[in-house]
Amino acid sequence: MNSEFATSFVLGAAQSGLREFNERLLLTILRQLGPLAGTKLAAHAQLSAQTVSVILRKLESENLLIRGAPQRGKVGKPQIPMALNAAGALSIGLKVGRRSADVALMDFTGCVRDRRTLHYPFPRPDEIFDFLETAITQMTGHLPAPLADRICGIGIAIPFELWKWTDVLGASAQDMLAWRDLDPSKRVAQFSDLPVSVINDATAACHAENALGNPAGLANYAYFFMGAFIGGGIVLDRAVYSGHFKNAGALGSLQISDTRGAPRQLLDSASLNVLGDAIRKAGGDPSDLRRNMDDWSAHAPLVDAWCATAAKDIARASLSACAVIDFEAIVIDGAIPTDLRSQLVERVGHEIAKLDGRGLVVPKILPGSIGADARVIGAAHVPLQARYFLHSNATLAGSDDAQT
Amino acid sequence: MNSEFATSFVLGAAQSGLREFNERLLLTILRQLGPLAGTKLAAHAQLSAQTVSVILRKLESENLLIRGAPQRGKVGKPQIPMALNAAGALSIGLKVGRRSADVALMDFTGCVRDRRTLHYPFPRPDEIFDFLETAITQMTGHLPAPLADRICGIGIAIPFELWKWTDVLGASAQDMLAWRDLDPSKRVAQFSDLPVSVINDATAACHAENALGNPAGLANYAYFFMGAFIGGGIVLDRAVYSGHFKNAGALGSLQISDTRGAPRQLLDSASLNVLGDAIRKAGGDPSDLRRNMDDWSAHAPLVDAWCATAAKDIARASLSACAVIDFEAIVIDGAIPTDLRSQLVERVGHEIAKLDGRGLVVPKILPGSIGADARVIGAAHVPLQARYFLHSNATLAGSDDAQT
DNA sequence: ACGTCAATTAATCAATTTAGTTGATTAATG
DNA sequence: CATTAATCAACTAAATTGATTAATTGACGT
Repeated sequence: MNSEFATSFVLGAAQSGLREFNERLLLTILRQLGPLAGTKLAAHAQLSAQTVSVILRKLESENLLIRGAPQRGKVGKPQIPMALNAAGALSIGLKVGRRSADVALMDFTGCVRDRRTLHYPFPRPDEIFDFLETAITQMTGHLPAPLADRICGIGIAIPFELWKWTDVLGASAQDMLAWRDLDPSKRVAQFSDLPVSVINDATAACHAENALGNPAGLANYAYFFMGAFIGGGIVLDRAVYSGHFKNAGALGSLQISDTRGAPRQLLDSASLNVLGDAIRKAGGDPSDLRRNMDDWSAHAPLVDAWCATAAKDIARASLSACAVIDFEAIVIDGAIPTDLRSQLVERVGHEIAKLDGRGLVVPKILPGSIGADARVIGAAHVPLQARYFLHSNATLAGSDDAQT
Repeated sequence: MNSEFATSFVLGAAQSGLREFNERLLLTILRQLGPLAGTKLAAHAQLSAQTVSVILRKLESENLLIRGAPQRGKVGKPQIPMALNAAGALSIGLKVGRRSADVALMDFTGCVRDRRTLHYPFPRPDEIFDFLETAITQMTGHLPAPLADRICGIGIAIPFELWKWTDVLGASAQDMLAWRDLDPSKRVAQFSDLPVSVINDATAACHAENALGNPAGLANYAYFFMGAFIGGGIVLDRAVYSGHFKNAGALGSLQISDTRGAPRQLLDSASLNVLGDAIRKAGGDPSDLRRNMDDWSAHAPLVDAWCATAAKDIARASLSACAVIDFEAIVIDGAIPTDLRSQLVERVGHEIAKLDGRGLVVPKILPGSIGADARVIGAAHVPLQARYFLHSNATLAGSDDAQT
């Protein structure tokens, strides 16, 4: 009973927690708004200038922040903007896909410093974790010593229940069951002491969008990522919401209907996998899609037809999502060419306008800003987020937003 | 820019806010777990016994808590359980329905002390607010003076965009437009200085379930309330989530399909309104449903047929909801007889098991525990919640649940 | 059977620590 | 010299820890 509260209410708003909370708050504001002087930070955080000054000196001494050039030009003492120090911390991300795996090394500002890719016909745990091990060794080997000690964790993005999709992958059920019995954290512990975060692949992409993209500054949105299967993530109050079972934002499983009214899941009609099948059926090679991420015009008519039905179904799914949570916007990204992404966004916008929006606030439809690599990038960012930034932006008491 | 953060990040985790937060925390734990001694509270809240003691004495001096009888029987000094003091605070709730309005006076423990009902063919603002005014005067008139000063607000539960449903109500569009141009807070200010909270009616019912019901102790669930139109609410991390536009949980607008595959909203098939139409078409009187809330067996075959299709559609809608947020459970309540509610719950459970749950954690289906009056009760509870209890249960830094 | 005392647990007192705020001071600029 | 930023110094809010007091039960001795 006690521990039930320890994970739900959790709070003992103790004092040490207060300082850490405020440190994370300042780092989070800096990540979102860019370099900012103490005075401005104090205003945003609603803290006194003195408190901010003390925290800033501490974070600077920990090498998490660096001071920028004094801003001359205005009357008065020049501001000294403080910025996240790229070398303040590093992290590793691994994306496990159905045809390839990616590893990335990320710095504290969210830039990818180094990366490796492994291709395969279907994913096998040993091959992938050996690849991860050697990639980490190579990527961190030639780092200066102080940097190498600042790696704060490994984020792993992997499809939910990967072993259930044997038919699609053309792998044997036997091979895939290895994934079900695998605990990635334990497997990584065989060669690294770094803390491991395992996360759904589309949710990882959503993390990337939310922490490093989101140019519109949205606070609440649903995020679709178009991969071999379409998936998603949820952002509530500026934080990615992972859910009670860590399976929130399973948008590919939203119920839609086929033309005969039979129930169907979104991923059965709006996944890249479906486009691949169409190309194969027409005698083409679906692996073209992976090889050439810039231009799919070789398969133009099929891509176009797929885009039309996908847009229609994503629009219906989006409206359903907005009935559950009144999202400001729907953000769509994926492992697809940017012009196709634009086209998909536009078409979803048209389709959603045709639907019955009674009782709903119809959301804006916007493109993602990260692109095809969002999943690795998000995976790499998760350990940084967990260690240095705010998890949730729920308001504390004492604020003026009494729940009316 | 500043104010953007002031409502989203809000935090300046300042010190005075810290104390208020911990006070609300203890009150919230007491509401959920019942009377508890200081030591136990300290363990649940993860605060020191001394801190809890100080806060408890303060809340006691404010008459929000009363000490129970010392618990003898165990070795050691007997515990003194502290309980919410029913007379610590009062609040008023108003539910505006399509055929009737209810007003309730609630005490600090959530008990309804007094109530009034007004019936009408269709709702008119002046009639309803006059009714509210006289009801408040009557109900508070014979209260002892100290109690009368402890009323902390008025909660108003009202359907979303009521004025758009003229056809269903048989009211003129003219009459209903009065609702669009009305600001309930300003209207109430004409006769009362109490703070006013306006909230969607089904969301109000969800508040009641979450604060005063929820015997299973669920932390995350979607809530359906079966009224003239079916509506809903969302509970995340033990708090009702109202959403960016205060329209989260608009579950009646979830997309389903009719038998021909054409898109439809859940409220078009699973509302009481639909059952009423069927009864009228068969020559019966739909107002029987409102008059006799215990037994609808007079219309048995129609009720049964309606329940079957409603169950099927609610099941589909529930699964869609779980694709957005991985709810532990779906809770169903409504202005219907309890045996029909049980039957509906059971049928939804059967239907959802037949559906395609790939990629989802299929939720439990459970009945609500408040019943037909959940909307007024929730409306009355909202001001108490806003003033004395925790709004959100997001964890603070310093806890051990780092987001992995 | 009954009184006494030790063990136990709860609540509070007193002292300390953490971390915030306010107001004064210093620094750098147009 | 007015202005603005950053920091120093003093103060305050609110938590923590360790000691103390209070109210029991249960064991032991007479």
